[in-house]
Amino acid sequence: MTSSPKHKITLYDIARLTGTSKSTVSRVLMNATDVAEPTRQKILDAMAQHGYTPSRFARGLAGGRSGMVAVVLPGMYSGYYAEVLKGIAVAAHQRGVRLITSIAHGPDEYFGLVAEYAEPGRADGVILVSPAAEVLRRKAPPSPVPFVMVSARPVGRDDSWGRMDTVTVDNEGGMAEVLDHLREQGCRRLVHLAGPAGNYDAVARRRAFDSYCSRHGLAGQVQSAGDTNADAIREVRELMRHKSVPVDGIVAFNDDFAIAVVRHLREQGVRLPGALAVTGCDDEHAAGLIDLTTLHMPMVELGEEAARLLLDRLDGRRAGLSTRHVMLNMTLVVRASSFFKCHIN
Amino acid sequence: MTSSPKHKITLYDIARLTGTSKSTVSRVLMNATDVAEPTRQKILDAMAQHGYTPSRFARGLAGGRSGMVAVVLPGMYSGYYAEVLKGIAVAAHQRGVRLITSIAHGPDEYFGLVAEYAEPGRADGVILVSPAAEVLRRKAPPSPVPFVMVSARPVGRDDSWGRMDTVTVDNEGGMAEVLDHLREQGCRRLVHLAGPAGNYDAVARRRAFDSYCSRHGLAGQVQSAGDTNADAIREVRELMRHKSVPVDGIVAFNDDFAIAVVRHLREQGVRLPGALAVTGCDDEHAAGLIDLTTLHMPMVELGEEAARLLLDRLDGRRAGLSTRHVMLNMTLVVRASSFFKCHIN
DNA sequence: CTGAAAGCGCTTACAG
DNA sequence: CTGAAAGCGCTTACAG
Repeated sequence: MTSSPKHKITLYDIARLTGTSKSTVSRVLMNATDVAEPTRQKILDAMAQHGYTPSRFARGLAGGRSGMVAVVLPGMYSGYYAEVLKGIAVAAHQRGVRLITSIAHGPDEYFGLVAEYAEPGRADGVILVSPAAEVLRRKAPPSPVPFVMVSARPVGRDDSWGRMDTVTVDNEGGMAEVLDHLREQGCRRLVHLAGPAGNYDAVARRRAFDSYCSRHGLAGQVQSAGDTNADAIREVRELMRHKSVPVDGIVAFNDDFAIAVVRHLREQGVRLPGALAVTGCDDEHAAGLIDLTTLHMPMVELGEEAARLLLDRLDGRRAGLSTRHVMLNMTLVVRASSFFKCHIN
Repeated sequence: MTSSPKHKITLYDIARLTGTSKSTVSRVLMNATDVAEPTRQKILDAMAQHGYTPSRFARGLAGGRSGMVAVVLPGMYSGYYAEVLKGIAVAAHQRGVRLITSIAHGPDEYFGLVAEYAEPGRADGVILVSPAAEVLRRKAPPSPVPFVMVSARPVGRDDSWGRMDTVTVDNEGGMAEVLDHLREQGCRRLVHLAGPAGNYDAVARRRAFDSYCSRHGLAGQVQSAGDTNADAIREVRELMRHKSVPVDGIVAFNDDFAIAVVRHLREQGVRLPGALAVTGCDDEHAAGLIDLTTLHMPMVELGEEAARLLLDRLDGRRAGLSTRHVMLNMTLVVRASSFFKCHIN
């Protein structure tokens, strides 16, 4: 039964209440092993009884762990970031860790936030979600706290960001699944509607598309779609207009692009599905609604895994261990949009 | 030009560097007025030059403002919460305030988080997003920090939660817009697929539906849809099966329900749009994709407004001011789904 | 208008 | 195994 104290109850109160000292109470808080079992129990009981929760600020200031992890996001559009954040939040919460969440507007602000949290005494660790290439081009601020990167990986080898754990998705394998599927459907003239050049996944998928096509002797063309759906539509319009030999498959960087393309083509009177195949990536809610064939992106798992990597390191379970790079699979979800009339099976 | 200091540069360093004292530096940090202008400038310059950012932990501990605001969310599904959070983040960031974001799983955890942040020294203020009725039924923990509530309002008058600022949406007006529209379409036998009983907006919309129908002599029936889309579909199935006189309009609590209904009816061979009208609420991305008539919910604005209310209070601009209740309008977005064949215009 | 001192609630060597 | 003391980086009366 938690009594509701008028005034904040502190570590010192617990010490007084149990006839011990601040040092000892702090030790059981820190899970130190060198505390006599009866003493520990007495203190634990008192803490529970009075609903004591240590001040994260004080712990942070004193040099211990604040129990706070910073998360930097490059925006909050397209469900994707919300889901990743959710994964991080779930995993962190399970371990009693709170999140300092920042949404950056543009690479400069993103980098500024990274620099802020890199300083000692701001957070126990930092999770960087989808940092743009512009961010990773700059020199990483030296930092005493561990960083984990989600959906991105520094390019260079001896790069300043190189020591971070990363969690990414197998873009190569995912793209291969998509293209295998389209080939089975009979598609031969493919276009990849590529995502923003600063986006890690976009670059990886583009490269994967190219290499797959040349490996399999496919006529694969890459079209940069720009940053917005409107850009994507414009590109597709150009594409369809100037083609002598018709394109029979469009592989979009993500679901948003794919959906924009499908809607546009239908408005133009193109029969879909059937006239050509369209695929997306992410498997957002909307993808199911319009029967879009897409690669399922494990968004929540990306977040969970990132939090796990960071917290394991913080807990000392992996203190001195080498850098980890976790890669998650994407799985193909076949729906109607990838149906192609020239199906030869 | 920001030099990159090896070791964290502190307030004391700035004092030494400028030949002043910690007190004075602190004063300019706190925007105190009683600092000589030349002194202030000198200190400001030094801070800028060395890229000094005060420790939020230390400030919080010392009794000043930590520059951190806690946000409690009841989950992270359906874009809605992500958008509200985005609004909060944008407004907070503009004022240099960081967010401690927590996602609660269930009312108990939600309440636990509220209690945690209600204690002194955890955050400068707290924003409660959509607290469920189960949460508001309990006694609010007394707290020295200001709270703001989004998308909910305590029921009782002298209620323990009653002193909080709130930001809500005009459910009454929104529902009236929807129903006016449906009546114009010729709909007469309406069903409201109501949301969870613990949800403030759901309860408000249900009440608004009832009162509108009785006010206009409409045959309006309320059907509790449960918490999930599957529940909603089940209810609709029951509804359609046992109706002697056919329903000609379904007013869903939100877009998710509405979309589930539309899909289900189409699978059952019901001609939509045309056979009956369906409307949603929220105006999520998906609503546009399936041409759903819906009420546009100003999600980002809800968040922005909440942050503004809280920060204004913190800045002392509205220190002793009375509690504020801000209500935002929802606007009707007419699309194809509300088309009804018996259109009599 | 400015500085010296105490204190916020913790952790961390240092003794014992 | 335990306690006294110093210190983390700030703010806030209190003097001057």
